[in-house]
Amino acid sequence: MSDQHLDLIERQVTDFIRRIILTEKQFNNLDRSAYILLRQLATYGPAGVKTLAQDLHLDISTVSRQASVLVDKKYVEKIPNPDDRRSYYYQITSIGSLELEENKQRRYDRLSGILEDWSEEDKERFGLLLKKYNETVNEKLDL
Amino acid sequence: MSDQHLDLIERQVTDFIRRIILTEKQFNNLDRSAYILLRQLATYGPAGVKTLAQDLHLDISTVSRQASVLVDKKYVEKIPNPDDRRSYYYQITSIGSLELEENKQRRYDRLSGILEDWSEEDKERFGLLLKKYNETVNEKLDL
DNA sequence: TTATATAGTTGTATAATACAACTATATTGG
DNA sequence: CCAATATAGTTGTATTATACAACTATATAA
Repeated sequence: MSDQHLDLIERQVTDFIRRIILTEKQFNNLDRSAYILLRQLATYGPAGVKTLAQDLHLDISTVSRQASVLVDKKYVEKIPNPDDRRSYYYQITSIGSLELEENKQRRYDRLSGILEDWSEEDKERFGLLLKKYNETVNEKLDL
Repeated sequence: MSDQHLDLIERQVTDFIRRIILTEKQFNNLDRSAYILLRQLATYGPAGVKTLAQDLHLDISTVSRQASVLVDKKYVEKIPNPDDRRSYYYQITSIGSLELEENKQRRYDRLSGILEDWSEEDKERFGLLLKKYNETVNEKLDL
């Protein structure tokens, strides 16, 4: 069982996460949670808090608060659902899209600087393995 | 510039981190910060809060609090430095080592379950690329 | 048409963090 | 050699991201 590769991954993952979370505050305008929520709305279109909470693996109350922050900043619009007056959907605004793109670009630039000496092959592999990991986790959990 | 691989990595990294942070609470006894601090002491030996803070990229006050939690739980011992009465060093106890090992094993087991269908080659690559990323970041920041 | 289920919000609590103010001890320069 | 400064650590306060529980308003079902 004592798998050498697991040991390496386990160790590197904690360092990886720690470092990214601590440094990204200095480089990005939008904080992590806002960025992820905005990206979700931009990628998959308008949705209500329940759906968003499910998709983002968060509590509804958490998303509710995060969404109202974005509303206050005019990054998203809160639109009542005409078919169900209990619910709403949040739609990204043009200001929100702009802000998202700026942040995305800043993240790319930073990543690009870090990976500048990597071969294209290693960059591709890294992205694919992260994707594979995420997909594997999703499969295992959605039983 | 618009590098397809960067795009993939950027996207996958946020998902990766989000998912790990949210799920690990359910599986581990020690929380993330305690685990990392304990692992640091186990790996590199006794140290004071200043050194620990530098090595872990945290504020001294943060480490000070985290260390006192570990002291309360008897996982580490706070030993005065005989050569400098301002300072201390924290040393992991046998209870602490045991707790660390149990947690490490639980993390391995979980990771092992997730990666059970991966080839040895992919596991190795993934660990090595994470390591390479971490090393690259360290080089770039320690100018 | 009442009982129950659902979408969302808000109150409260917790964890991890940083910064600033502070205490106690060491080191250094006139 | 002692006054000024630097250093190790702690504690007060604030922020951010999160969850759970209680609640409101609306919809659906028995």
